[in-house]
Amino acid sequence: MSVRPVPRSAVERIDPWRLRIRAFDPSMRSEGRIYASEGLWPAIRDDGSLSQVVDVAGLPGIVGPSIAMPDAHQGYGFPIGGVAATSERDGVVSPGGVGFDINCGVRLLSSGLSAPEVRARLDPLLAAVARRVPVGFDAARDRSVSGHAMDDLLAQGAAWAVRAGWGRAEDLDRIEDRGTFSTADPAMVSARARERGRDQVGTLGSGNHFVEVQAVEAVDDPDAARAMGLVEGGVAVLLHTGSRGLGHQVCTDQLVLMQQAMRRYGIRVADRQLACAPVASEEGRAYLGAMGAAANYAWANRQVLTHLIGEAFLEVFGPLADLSVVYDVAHNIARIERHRVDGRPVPLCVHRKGATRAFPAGHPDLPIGVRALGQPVFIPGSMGTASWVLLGTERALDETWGSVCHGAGRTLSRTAARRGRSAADVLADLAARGVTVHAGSRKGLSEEAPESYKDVDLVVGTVVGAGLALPVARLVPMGVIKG
DNA sequence: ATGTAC
Repeated sequence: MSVRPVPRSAVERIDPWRLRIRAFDPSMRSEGRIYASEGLWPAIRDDGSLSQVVDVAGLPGIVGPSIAMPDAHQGYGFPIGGVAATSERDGVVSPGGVGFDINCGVRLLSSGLSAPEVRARLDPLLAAVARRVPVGFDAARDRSVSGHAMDDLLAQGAAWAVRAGWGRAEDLDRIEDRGTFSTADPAMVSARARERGRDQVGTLGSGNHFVEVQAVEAVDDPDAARAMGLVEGGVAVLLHTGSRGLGHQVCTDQLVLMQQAMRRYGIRVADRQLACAPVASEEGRAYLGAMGAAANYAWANRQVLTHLIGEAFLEVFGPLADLSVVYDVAHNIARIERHRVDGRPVPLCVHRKGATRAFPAGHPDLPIGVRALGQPVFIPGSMGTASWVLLGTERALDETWGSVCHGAGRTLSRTAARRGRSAADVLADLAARGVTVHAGSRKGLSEEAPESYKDVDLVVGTVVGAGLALPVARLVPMGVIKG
């Protein structure tokens, strides 16, 4: 783990939203850049993520700065809330730049219902969702996927789910990469990973994963909101989950292979958690193939969950409910993308770890359902607090390879959070704020207490202030299902 | 994040 001290003199504030870490050490191949307002800076300055930004700046073939978003906190090798691009030709790819929960991401659904209508039947609705969606350690044995079906799922992602009867074909027009990571290679996914994934398709998991029923509290951009099916006083559903045990096992498997590759290629990095291999090497391609297959698992998972949530709404509200996919973003992923470097388009391996792609309107990589609008970005707050809908900008494309933050960001570790608050206490607080919680475990409630996170409004204020995203709407929770 | 530890 990184313990490198970062001298105060190496850090300078550029403007109210940006700081720069100059290359103060010969190991740094580029600068660091941190997006943080005055108020958010101390949490990053005093956290292990600061030295991780410096470590990542030393990765072979890094192009542009090592970036930390305002929700940054310490992760495995890379900070969570980190963005780094490497040259496809002579740079490396690092599993630590994606994280263990490959294609952890969020999907927003519009409902066509109003907040008073939903509030009147919130308990039966949450019960109907909870009956269909396994949480925590619960599996989905009735949906067991193995053998050739698993190969298809790993190759096709959300498209597999639609073909299997989960949701609508038009949903695919509103998912990053249309829900299919095109260079996925199921052959790179181990038997153990497949076994772990077999009974977890259409399950939520635990930790910060959730299904949240939200009211649209305020709209900043009515036209963009309307194009997303969001109106003030309306109801949306935010779904946050990833690739479950399968993605975790893929990351574990690939880290072992990367450690061997490092020795073979003679690559040296500041921290063994930054294990990596050349993007263009056999090992680099194997990682991206396995990671892509796990990404597809996550997209299939969110697609199946969408269908299950839709069934619950239908049971409670009948044909009044019209659940539609607004968009689905991956916030833990690495991908080869073409970006302008010194005026020329160059293929880069963009690592986004706890960071959301935020491409502007008209970008050719956006699926047709949102291309004219620009990429919707969803920033969940902590449990019981607000979430934001944003749009990507040209400035983000220029400065951060088209990326912004992914959430509020932890300020307390899970263990510290557990010491801080009892589950009953957290539950009572949320009830007092008018938020109903169905929780799978007491431990999860303590870990996810809002005090363990930064203020999401300040985090969003920084990326909006910096011009990386445009605000569209602020959503507040009514009911939440936690793992 | 994770059959929360090979």
